[in-house]
Amino acid sequence: MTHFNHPTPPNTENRDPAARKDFLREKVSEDAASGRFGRPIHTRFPPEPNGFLHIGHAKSICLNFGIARQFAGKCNLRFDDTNPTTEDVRYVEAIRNDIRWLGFAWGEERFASDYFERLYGIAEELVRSGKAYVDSQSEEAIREGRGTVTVPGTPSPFRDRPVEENLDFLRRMRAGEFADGAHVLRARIDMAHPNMLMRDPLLLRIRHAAHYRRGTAWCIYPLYDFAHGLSDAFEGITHSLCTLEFKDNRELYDWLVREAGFDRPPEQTEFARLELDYTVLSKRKLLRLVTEGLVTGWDDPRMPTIAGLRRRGVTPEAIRAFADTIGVARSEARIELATFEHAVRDDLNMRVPRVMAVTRPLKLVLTNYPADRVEMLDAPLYPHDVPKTGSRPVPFSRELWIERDDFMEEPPKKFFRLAPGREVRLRYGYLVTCTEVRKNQAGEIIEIHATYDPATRGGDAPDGRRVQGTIHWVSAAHALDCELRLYDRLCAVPDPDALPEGQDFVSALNPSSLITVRGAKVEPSVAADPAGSRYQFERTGYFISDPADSRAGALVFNRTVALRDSWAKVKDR
RNA sequence: UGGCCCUUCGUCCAAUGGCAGGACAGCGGACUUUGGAUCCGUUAAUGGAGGUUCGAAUCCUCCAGGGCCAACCA
Repeated sequence: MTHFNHPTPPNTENRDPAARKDFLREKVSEDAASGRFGRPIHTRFPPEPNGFLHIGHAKSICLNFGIARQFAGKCNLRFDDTNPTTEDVRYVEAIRNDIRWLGFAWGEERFASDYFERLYGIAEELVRSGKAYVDSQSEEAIREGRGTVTVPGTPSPFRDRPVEENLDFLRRMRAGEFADGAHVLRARIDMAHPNMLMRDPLLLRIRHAAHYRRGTAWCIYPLYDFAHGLSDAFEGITHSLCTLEFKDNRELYDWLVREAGFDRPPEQTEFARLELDYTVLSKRKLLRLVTEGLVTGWDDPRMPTIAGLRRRGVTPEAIRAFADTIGVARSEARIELATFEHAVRDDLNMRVPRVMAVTRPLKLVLTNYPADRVEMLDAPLYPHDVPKTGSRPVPFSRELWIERDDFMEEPPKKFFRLAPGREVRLRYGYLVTCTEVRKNQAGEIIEIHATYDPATRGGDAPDGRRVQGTIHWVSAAHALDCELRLYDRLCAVPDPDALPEGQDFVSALNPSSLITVRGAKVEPSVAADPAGSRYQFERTGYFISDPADSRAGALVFNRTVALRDSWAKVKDR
C-alpha cells in the first residue's frame, strides 16, 4: 500500500530541553523571525508599587526578562503607578531590590506616572474625534447603566454631549474645579457590547490625592486600561505578557492603541498565573496578613513574597529553577508544594555546608570516656556526592547532646536509632551502645548512658561490623545555644482561595506555621559566621541564620525546608 | 439571559493529523557514616458522545466540568 503518505515523524531526540518552547516563546520566536514589529523584542514587567512582589510575580519576571534575554531584546521595569491612594515609594524600592536579587537587570526604568501628560493629550484627541466623553453621572448611576453580563447597558444621558462641552469639562477636571467623582472621562464604544470592558470604559477619574511621585501636580488619574496598553506603546514594547484574567481587557487595549494611531502596536498575550498549594498569592490578602499583624511583615519567612523567601533561606537560583520546571501555559495551574520544595532542596544540596545541630536536646553520657578528655574530630563540610571540599573541627567529649527523637525506650520495627542495648554511630565520631536510661520522678527520660568503642574513631569498626543507624550530636560543653524557627506552610488547607462561602481565609491559616524552639544546640564551628549563612543541619533540614535577628551569642536559625523524611512515612504506617 | 478562555498520569508541562513523553509526587530495589543525596526499575492520563480521516490528544459539532468579566483597583 503505497498511497499512505506518511510524513517524517518529528525528530524529538535531538531537541535541546533548555530551548524547549512554550507557547509564549513560540510566538515571540515567530515574530522575531518575521520581523513583524520592525524593532527588537521588547517586553516589560509592570508591577504596581502597592505591595511586595511574590513568587507569582517571580514567574512573570522570569518569563519577561528571560524572553528578552533569549531573543536579544530588552525588558523594561515599569511601575504601573496610576492609583495615588495605594502606592508608595517604599514598595518601589522593595520591588527593585527583589528583581535584582532574583538576578535580572532591566533595560529602562519607567513610570506610568511619567505619562500622565501624554495620556491627557490622547484623552483630548479622543474627545475631539468623538471617541470619548465626559460623564457626569454618579458612580452608582454609571454602575447601573453598565448593565450586567446578561443584560445590555443603557447609554448615559451625557453620552452625546457636544465635543466643545466635553473638552471644557475635561480641562476643568484637570484644573481641579470638580470634586472627586463629579465627572469621569469615558470612551464612547458600545453600551450593549458583549464584553463588559467595552461598554464605554472609564478612562480618567478625579482623585484629589497626593501621588507619591507627582505630588499634587495632578488630580485626574488614568485607570488601568487607559494607562497600560498606551504605556506599552509609548515604550515600543512588542510583547505585552500578562495573566489570564486580563484576557477581556485585550479588546480594549487594542482599541486604545489603534485609536491613538500607533503603527505596529504591542500585542498582549495572556498566560496562567501561578497558584501554589497551602499559600495565598493575592496582594490584597498578603497586605491583610501584614496590616493585621498575622505575620511579622512583608519579609516574614512564612510569606510567599520574594523578601519572605529570601529571609527563609531560599536562593534566587532555586526560584528560577522552579519557574523553569513549572513551565507556562494557558490552563489554570495549581502547583504542589513538593514541586517548589524539590527546587529548593535540589539547589541547597549542592551548595551549602553540613553542620550538626540538635533541636530538642537529650543528654548522652559516655560512661567509659574520660571526663577531662576533648578530642577534635575533623568532619567534612560536604558529603561524598557533593563535589566540594573542606572540613571543620568538631569537639567530642564525655557528655553530648543528642536528638530526643533519636532515642526510643521501646523502639518499633525499623527504628534504626538509639534504644536500650542498641549500638549506633555518632556521625563522624564513635560507635556507642546504650547501657542505661535515666528518668526523673515523673518518669520522663532525662539522660541516656552509653559506652563508646575506642576502636571506632571516625565511625568505622575495624572488625567490619555494621550499625543500622547514624545520629547527629554536639558536645555539651562546647555546644552553642541557639533559637530555631521551624517554618511550615502558611495555610492549613491546599487552596485557601476556595473556602466555603463566607469563610475568611484567615481562619485557614496554619497555626503551626512557625514553631520557635529555644535552647537548641549547634556545633561551635558556626559561631563566627555572618548572619545570612546557610547550612544543612544534618538529618534535619536546611537552615539560614536569620539575616535580621541572628547575632554572635544569640544565634537564630530559620528552617528553609526540612530534609525529605522517609522515616516519617514508615512511622505513619 | 451574554461574551471569552480552559480541560492529557495524583500535580505541572510536552506531543503542532502518524509509537501519548518528561518533571514532581508515589511505589520497589541498589548504594549509603545524613532514614539526605545519587542510581536503577515501576505504577499512572487524553472529561463524555458523535463526526471528518487510512489514521484524532490534535480538526468539526454537541454535552459536561472549571475559570474570567457587571471597582471611579490593577
